[in-house]
Amino acid sequence: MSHTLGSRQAQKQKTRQALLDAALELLEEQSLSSLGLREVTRAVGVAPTAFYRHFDSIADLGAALVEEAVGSLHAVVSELLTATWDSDERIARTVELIAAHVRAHPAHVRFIARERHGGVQGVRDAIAAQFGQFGEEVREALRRDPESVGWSEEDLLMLAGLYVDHMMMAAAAFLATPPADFPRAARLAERQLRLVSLGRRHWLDAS
Amino acid sequence: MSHTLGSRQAQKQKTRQALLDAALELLEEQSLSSLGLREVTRAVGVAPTAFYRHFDSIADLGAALVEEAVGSLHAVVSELLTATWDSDERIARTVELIAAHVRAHPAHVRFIARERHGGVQGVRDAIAAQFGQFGEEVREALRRDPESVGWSEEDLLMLAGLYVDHMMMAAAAFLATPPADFPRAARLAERQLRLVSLGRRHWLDAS
DNA sequence: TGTACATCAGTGAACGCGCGTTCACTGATGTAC
DNA sequence: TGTACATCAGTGAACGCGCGTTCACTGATGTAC
Repeated sequence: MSHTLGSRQAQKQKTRQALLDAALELLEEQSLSSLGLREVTRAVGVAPTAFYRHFDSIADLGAALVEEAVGSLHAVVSELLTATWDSDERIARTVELIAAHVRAHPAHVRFIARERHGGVQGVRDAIAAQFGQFGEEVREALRRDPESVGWSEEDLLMLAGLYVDHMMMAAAAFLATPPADFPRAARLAERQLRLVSLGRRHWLDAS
Repeated sequence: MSHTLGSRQAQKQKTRQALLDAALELLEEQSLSSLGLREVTRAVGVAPTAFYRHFDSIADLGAALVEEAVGSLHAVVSELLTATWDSDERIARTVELIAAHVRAHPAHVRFIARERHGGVQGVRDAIAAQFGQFGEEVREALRRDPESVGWSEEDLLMLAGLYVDHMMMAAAAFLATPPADFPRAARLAERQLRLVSLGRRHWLDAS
């Protein structure tokens, strides 16, 4: 018990995380633009003024939440990119991973889905930037795929965007689906993904 | 100036519409769950209490906004269904109509995009129900298309959902795009739609 | 057409309440010697 | 190791403010005769 980074800093981090967690939970039934500072501190059990030791404002906390929620989503994207595209088993695996992520972090998914088009400009922008990043990562992965020979950079990004958007839509669909109906929702998402992959396979024939 | 439906009722309608219009405008920079009753009445220039002559609550007003915004979107869907699918000119026309709708009614599009996953349960449900309706209408239209011979009802609905979701995504993309960049956004949406149509054309080969 | 009464959209005062933010503070943790 | 001082995460009182909702009201519009 000596050099573990200072117990003061550690405690501060803990409080900060508690604020983020409480906010995320409160956001399950409201939007960031209506979330109150006192509401968050009350849920954590600290004085309202303690909030200012960690964030400038609710919008600032929102930015931190974007980082956290997008981060957990990024892990999924990365895993998808190591072994995805095309074959039906791979598509099934993709949808499975998305469903698992929604089960594991529903609040993260809800936050992103809600605030992507939500009422706080800065948060919208931050999410859009991260999604743009996702798109470029997916393009990178697509580019390395043998099936992508002959594709222009622009078209690769177009397809990447389609995949990213579809991933988010599938995640949002799972979110609104009772767990018992996950198989049906998965079946639907798989078919849509399969149709997109078919379009991909015939893209160059049609150009 | 006699039988025009009573000037009292007409005036009431006018105030009601003014409340809806003001709310929609205020919602351009916030979410429904943070919209205040006094804020809306202040924008219209009536006493806060007048609000209750028209709506039970902000959520109730939200439900009315869903009807209005989805209604204007429905007009676009209907027009698309009279002459859509497949050929590149038709796809271009589709994207053009979406862009025109975003230009004409940005607040409607923003409201739907924002509240579709927003913080007010009842409003989310109402939008989901209307989108389900859109999906079925699109399936009806697809079913009548010669290219759909051999498609199962389930797959037709799957494809319809893909089209509806893509329409909404394209609309949201236009919303976040400065008018000067509309051509670029349109080009992207067209290509994505074309890729989906290609997948559609080869769907049965792959089953 | 004129009069007496009913309806009801919109008013304005009042209420209790929770909000975000300020400020000077406390007391445990960290640091210098 | 022990002592004296600095830092700073979290406190708690206080503030002014705008909120949603209630209530009894006003006066123009509508209706009955």
